[in-house]
Amino acid sequence: MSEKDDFDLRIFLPYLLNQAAEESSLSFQQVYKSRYGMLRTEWRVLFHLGIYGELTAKEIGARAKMHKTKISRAVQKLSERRFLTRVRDEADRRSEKLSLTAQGRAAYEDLRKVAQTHDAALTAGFSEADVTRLRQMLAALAEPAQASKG
Amino acid sequence: MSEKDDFDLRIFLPYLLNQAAEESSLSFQQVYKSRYGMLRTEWRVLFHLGIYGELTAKEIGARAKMHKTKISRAVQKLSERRFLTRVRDEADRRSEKLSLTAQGRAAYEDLRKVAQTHDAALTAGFSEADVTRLRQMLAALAEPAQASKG
DNA sequence: AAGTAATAGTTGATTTTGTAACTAACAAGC
DNA sequence: GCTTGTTAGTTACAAAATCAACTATTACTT
Repeated sequence: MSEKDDFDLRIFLPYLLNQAAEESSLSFQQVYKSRYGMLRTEWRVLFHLGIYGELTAKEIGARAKMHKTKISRAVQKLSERRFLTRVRDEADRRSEKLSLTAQGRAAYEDLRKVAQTHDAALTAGFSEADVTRLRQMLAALAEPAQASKG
Repeated sequence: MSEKDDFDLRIFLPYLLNQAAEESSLSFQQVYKSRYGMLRTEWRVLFHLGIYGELTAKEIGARAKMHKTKISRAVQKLSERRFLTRVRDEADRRSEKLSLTAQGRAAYEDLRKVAQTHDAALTAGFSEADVTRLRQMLAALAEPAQASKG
């Protein structure tokens, strides 16, 4: 019953990825949580607007692969806290053009720096080539029907 | 306001890891959910017992880095569904020794095969060397104070 | 051995997420 | 131009995760 199996959980990619994702997110999470009271969905929306400028909720959803209800709630909170503004899109009055306020941009710039520093710390132990390859592989794995992208 | 930044979200490791983890977990999730009505926490406990044999909740928590309340509830459900048995540990009567029933083992064996197949599909597009290195790096990133493990 | 602290695990309250139904606006077919 | 179907986003309800308090037992201290 308890003899060793030929399968090791620590080698199963989805499991490994989850463990690595959780652990690597911890320190950054503490910053955006304590400093701005944000949730994961919220900093993601903030970053998308910070990086790409004005976007609709739908566009953010497509880029971030986040469900629309998550985005809706994140936008609501960020709006309440004056991190972004919502302007009805006159070309399609169902949607709103979202963009950061000065305050939102300041928060983004701050968190971006933290993210960059954190990313550097995370990859510090690996060679540059390894890190590049790692990011490529992760990007491929993040794609929906990734069958043979290497 | 919308000109390109020098920071690309798709390069930020915690973000990338989360995206890859979510996407790569999807197909496996559908199996353990539809086939056994399990949650992520539940298959993890099942796998730990399947691989390592008899364990206490605490031991599972240490290995899987799962919070004790999650484990407590997962164990409860798996027990109700007759996938595992709980026997008070007479050496330390606060804890219980958990082990799989025949039914639990059958479910584990089944899911293990699915996991292996899925893992093979996920890595099919990469070279063997790349996959080995990927797992090493992920394991390092999953470690708490990973500063220079490469 | 009595008292205090620590530990394994459970339970309940709160927060967050996920699912499904809904509203408002647009698009297409006839 | 009216009906039917789609789409953007919100809301309500259910499921799940998180956090704090709790019970039972063990370990330490004197």
